[in-house]
Amino acid sequence: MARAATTADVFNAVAEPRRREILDLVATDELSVSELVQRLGIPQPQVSKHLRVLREVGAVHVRSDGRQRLYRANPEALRPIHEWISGYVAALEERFGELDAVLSELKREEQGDDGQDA
Amino acid sequence: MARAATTADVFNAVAEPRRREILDLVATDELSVSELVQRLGIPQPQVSKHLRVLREVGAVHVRSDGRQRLYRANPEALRPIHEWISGYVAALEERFGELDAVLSELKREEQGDDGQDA
DNA sequence: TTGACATATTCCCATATGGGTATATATTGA
DNA sequence: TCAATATATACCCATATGGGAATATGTCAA
Repeated sequence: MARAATTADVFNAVAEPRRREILDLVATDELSVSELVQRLGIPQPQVSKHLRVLREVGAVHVRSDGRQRLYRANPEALRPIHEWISGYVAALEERFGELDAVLSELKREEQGDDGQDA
Repeated sequence: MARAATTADVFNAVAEPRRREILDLVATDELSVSELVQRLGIPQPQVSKHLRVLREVGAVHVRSDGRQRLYRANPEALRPIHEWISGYVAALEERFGELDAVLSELKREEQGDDGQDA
């Protein structure tokens, strides 16, 4: 067997820097392919191919508008990455001890304690 | 050009599920290659090859102990992933609004307010 | 030195890649 | 209908892959 397909899962899909760049671009704005071509400065077929991969793993949604295709990011598809990396966040965040404490407190409050907001 | 090398960066290195599994195993315990072979149930050369990739991107550290090589994860190498995905965390966390507020407050306190610990 | 154990490396192969270029498939307007 | 625009797909190619099997390297013990 060779390497897993880029469409095998989100991890493989976003291993390609250009695809992360594309995702970041359509994270805030809904963009057409030609707008992406302009901003990325790479040939249109390449953009379309990257978008296809992102589509196949559900990382982007498409909408047709006339002859344009408008793309936007679907952050939900990134959840597996978020979940995996979150196991290492404690080691990466400087003040993780305090953060943990705060999150626990939030949870406690949510479960029925009273809460005085700021 | 073909796909970027697995050793090109952490994103490519951990795109392989087995390598994430290995990382998770050596995240808590320092393990030898043969221990990894046992737990993963795959041939030793494959484990060594995966470890090599992880080493080359700095995701694991090695230590020699006699004829054994003891591996442990180096979470610091995962920071680029953490940083990239953190741009999408707001959309992924359910209670992101409150979390944001709390983090802001933490920052405020850190900058000079008093703090009563629990 | 020799043998056993632990790990790394090498070789072979099928496979999917990303880039380049050309072309197919809409969709719009005249 | 026909030309122009927007996007997707098809082809070709060099390349690195992960798996399998064999072997090299290193370290200990006798």
